[in-house]
Amino acid sequence: MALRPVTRRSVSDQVFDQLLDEVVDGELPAGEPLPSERRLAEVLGISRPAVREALQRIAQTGLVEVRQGGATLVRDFRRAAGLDLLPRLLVRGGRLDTSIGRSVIEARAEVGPGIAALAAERGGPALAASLDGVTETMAATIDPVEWQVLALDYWDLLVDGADSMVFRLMYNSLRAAYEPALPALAAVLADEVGQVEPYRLLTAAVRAGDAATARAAAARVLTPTADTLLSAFAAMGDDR
Amino acid sequence: MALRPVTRRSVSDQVFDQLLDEVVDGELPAGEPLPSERRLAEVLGISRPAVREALQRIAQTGLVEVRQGGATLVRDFRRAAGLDLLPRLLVRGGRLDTSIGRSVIEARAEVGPGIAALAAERGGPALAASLDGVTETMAATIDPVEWQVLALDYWDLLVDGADSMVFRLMYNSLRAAYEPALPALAAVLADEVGQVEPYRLLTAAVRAGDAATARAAAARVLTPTADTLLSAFAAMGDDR
DNA sequence: CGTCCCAACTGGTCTGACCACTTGACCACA
DNA sequence: TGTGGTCAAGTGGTCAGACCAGTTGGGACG
Repeated sequence: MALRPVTRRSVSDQVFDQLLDEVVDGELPAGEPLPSERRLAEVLGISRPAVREALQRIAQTGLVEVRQGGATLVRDFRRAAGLDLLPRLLVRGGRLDTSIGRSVIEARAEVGPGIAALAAERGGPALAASLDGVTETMAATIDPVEWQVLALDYWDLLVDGADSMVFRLMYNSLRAAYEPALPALAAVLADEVGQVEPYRLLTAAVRAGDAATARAAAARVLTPTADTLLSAFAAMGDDR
Repeated sequence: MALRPVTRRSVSDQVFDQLLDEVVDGELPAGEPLPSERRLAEVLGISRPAVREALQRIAQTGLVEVRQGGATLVRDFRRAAGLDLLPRLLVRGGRLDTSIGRSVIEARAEVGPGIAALAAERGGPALAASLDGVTETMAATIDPVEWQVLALDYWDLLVDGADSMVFRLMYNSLRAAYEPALPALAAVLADEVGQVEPYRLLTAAVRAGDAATARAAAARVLTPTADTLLSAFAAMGDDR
């Protein structure tokens, strides 16, 4: 029998999730005041410190604004939230939001080549050698999930090579959104497993320090996945 | 006389900032355990709930990992943190980190044209009309700071037009990093005030729905600023 | 030598109290 | 009429001390 690790979620975790969902779903409209901490504690049947911890975390993400003496106000997350919110938006209530998914793919297609270009300028042969290592492993992989993990590792190295903190943090945020859905996505992308040639071309461009070629090669690495996923999203959207 | 609003920072705010700085500065190396909550409370002379609120917020940003029963561990923020951390990294201890600043400029140059292209595809004449409004105001502006604010407003509209949640959140994060430094940057960029023509060309491309032209026009809007800032950063770096 | 168990940590939660601040209503005074 | 002062009620901020729940490591026991 397939046992899975039990997940014990703390009280404040659960409150955090509930509040976040309500804000994101618009059940708590922007500008609206939240119930007071005491009231929330009473309604939820928990203590005030637990409520406060959840609220502080919500405030940390920019979804609410708490002011001493006044009420805690809901903010418009579209304007106030940062990229860290992405994982929560991408999969909501166990379902993948295809319009968010589409924008992830678009952003990936836009940002990826730029990262590759910077990596080609700055990474040099040392980076290319590391990339070779991952590529070789990919060539020997037939499991779709493992393939996706290796692809992420490849990009991880590339991002390191780009030597840009902003792209590194962007990558972290995108990866955090991507990973929970990885098993599901891997199934859709099973046909790509074994297509190492685009990666090899990209690595070659990095080794040569040729930014323009790397940019084009990165686009060729990303395009098949993007096309597959976009059409899959479109099919899912039609279901409704 | 120029009065400014007094800033009262809560105890947990201060603890949050202290811990965050220590992690980012590497004084608390990744993998290292944090002192226990009780110990922190004792050392800092505050109560445990205050410490906990700060720790929960730190954990929310991915900088530490807290486990019941075990110690709270510091994580490598380069791998665990998301783009929301950027403002904290860009200006640290009141000083602007030029290497982070450089990567912000690079990312902007990379992402901006992509946003413009999407906006051209999806925004249409309605978006162009809004953009015109901002551009007209810019043409009548001579104050450098106000100019920068309007430039941000222009991009804000463009991001809306791109109709992409990922780019929206990226923009929010970048803007959050950008805005605190805006007055200082505005002084460096004073020469650009009044250069509305690139914006007009970009708006025209959006109105025409011409993605390729919009992409190029966006690059032309961004390049002068990027060059100016990068050389300013280089000069600052030389000071050391 | 391996196994088990327990004590001493850790974080998680609760209670109830008090402080600091904001808000709005009310009132006195110009 | 409006200006400022006062006050009570409600909000978030902080504290203390206690107990629950999970982890860890070492020592007793087989």
